[in-house]
Amino acid sequence: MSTRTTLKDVAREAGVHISTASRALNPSTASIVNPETVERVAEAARRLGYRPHPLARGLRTNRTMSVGVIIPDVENPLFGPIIAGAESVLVEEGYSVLIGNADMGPSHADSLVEDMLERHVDGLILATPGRVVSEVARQAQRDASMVLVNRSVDDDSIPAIVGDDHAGIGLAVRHLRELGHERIGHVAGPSWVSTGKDRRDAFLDWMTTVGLDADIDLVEEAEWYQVEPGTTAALTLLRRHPHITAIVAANDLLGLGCYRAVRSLGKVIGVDVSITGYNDIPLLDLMQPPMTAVRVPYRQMGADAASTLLALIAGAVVSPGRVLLSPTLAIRSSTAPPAVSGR
Amino acid sequence: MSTRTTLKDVAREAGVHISTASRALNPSTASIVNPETVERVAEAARRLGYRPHPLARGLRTNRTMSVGVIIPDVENPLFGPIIAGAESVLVEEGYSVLIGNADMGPSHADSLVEDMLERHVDGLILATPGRVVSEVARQAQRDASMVLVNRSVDDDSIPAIVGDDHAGIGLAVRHLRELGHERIGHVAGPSWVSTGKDRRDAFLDWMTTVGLDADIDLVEEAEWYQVEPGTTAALTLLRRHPHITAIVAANDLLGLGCYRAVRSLGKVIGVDVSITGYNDIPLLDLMQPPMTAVRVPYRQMGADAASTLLALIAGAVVSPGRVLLSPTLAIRSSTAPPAVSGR
DNA sequence: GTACCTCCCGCAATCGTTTGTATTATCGGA
DNA sequence: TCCGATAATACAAACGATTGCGGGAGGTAC
Repeated sequence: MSTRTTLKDVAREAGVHISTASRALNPSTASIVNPETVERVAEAARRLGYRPHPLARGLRTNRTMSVGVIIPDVENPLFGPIIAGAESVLVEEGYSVLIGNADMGPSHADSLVEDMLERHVDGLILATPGRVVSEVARQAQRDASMVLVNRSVDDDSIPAIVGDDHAGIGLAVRHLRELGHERIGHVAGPSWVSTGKDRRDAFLDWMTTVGLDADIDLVEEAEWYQVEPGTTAALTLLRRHPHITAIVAANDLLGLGCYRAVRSLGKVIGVDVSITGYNDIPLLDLMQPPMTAVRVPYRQMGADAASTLLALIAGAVVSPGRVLLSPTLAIRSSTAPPAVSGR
Repeated sequence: MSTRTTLKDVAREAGVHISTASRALNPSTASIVNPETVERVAEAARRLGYRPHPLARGLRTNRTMSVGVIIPDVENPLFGPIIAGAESVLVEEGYSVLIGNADMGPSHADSLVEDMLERHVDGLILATPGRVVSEVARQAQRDASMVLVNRSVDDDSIPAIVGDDHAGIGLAVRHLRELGHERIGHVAGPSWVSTGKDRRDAFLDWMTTVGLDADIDLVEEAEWYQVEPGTTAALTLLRRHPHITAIVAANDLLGLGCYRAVRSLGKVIGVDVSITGYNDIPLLDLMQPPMTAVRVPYRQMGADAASTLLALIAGAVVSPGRVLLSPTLAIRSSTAPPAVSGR
């Protein structure tokens, strides 16, 4: 009783050979066995509560029904929804999710990839940052399917599910433009991260589109996607261009950094300077003032990544390149028409 | 080249039988094989880049070198650190971490437990809420080691690593008392969750300890650990006791709910009403005003849970019951001496 | 009546390890 | 010289599934 019921038990119970039982239980081979035998085996399996042993199966079939998800930092609220989204579609198909967080730097990410390959995951979802993937990751494509999420590689050689940064920045810039802003700055993310580069390019692009001059001087790059670097960047930006009335931040935390910078200059947010964030992490609506932010459908991003991964695993030919998910804009009170100049 | 190097290859390379190779590579059996043979095998293994196949090994040994972590909600910022802490010690020992999030309710948690058992995880870390564990979870103890984190069961029958809620609430109550508050209320979490009950009991206990009357009327239970229920609870509490000058919230989100309630009554936080949170989630210091909160060492909680789990797996007899981790208090500006009455 | 085909099913090998047992070689002691 | 103990290694059976192959039963066509 303490030992699990095995295929042999089912076979004995149904009065057939173990191989017949195997075929009967496997949907793709059930057709070559007598329908009523199938029924008898299925019934026996049900009665005995049979569960195939995943290790034994994996050993034979080289498929483990598990996929690895590698993220840069579990503690970043961004990745919760991504994981949840991916997991929801993967468990649906019977896959298990191995999570690895590479919070100790890119080399750690590589060793995680190797660990996972060693465990024979069927697929890999990479959410680690960077605009290029390491050699080991590239090699990994040989042994397992792979898709990127929330990042892409410069040459688009690996399928990637990303938010439409161009559209997202567009939402922010147009929103500010419609409010009447004309001097808009951008606190950018690190340029070695794909989102950092893309959003910055998009910002300059949209500035000209809405009829403002796309001065590279209006962009200041933060060292990292955190509050503190955001403050620093915003301060140098505001010192260089004191007449700026709005800032598009490449990230919510950078936006919060801008909050601090603006306050430290004695100005008031949403009046003297409007600020937009990006991602719309939780609690943003509880800030003072609540922050207007571009909302990215991260959960769906995870789900889509999982779906295309499953397609890849199933052998479908998925064209590499990016799938863009449309963002929306959550308008709150950190943005408002510019204060009347000269007042 | 495309096929991985197997033990057979190593054996051939070293000129020994496969079983000898196996023993040579396994530290616990290496003693029964000639030392220089061990060296030769090890050398061959190194040269060929041999990695044992985890599935094959698991099939034979019934150990998968993987543990499952089940959390109620990946998107809750609480669990990031717990996972990170657990993972950091587990990967160190060569274990992989399977994550399951039970965001679809307790029955889903059960099915996750079953999934993981089916995959033969060596251990299980449960962070799901509730003061009792389901029958399936209890059964699971037979097949795998198990420890609870951030929760406990009423009868303490399963080892649990939890924050010291009594001490934590004590920090908050004493802090407020020292500031001069005498009418302190408590917005409690759901009583069916262990932290909800524990913190509420602790609150009443500490009130008498610091010489205030522990009126059950000063406690209002929120339906769930979220902002909205917090607002509702705080409002009914403040309506019942308008003279309250401080609120101890059982959770940061409930605390933020209190923020809203207090504001909607036209009072100002940190002046008319002081508020303390619990957990100290990120961004709390960026709120207006920054919230004073009890900080729980979640990362260490995860790490400790993993350590005791490893001990259990190794066959150590771990006394069930709770291990308490000491919280600290992050004092910010949501707490201050009560406004002078009558002013 | 034989040949042939189809349909089911059983046999056995296989995936890569671990591990109980058998075998061989070596050596000390009587 | 021979025996028993000991050490080192080889053999083979597992673990629990999947799967190519072969074979028996039954039917049809000639």
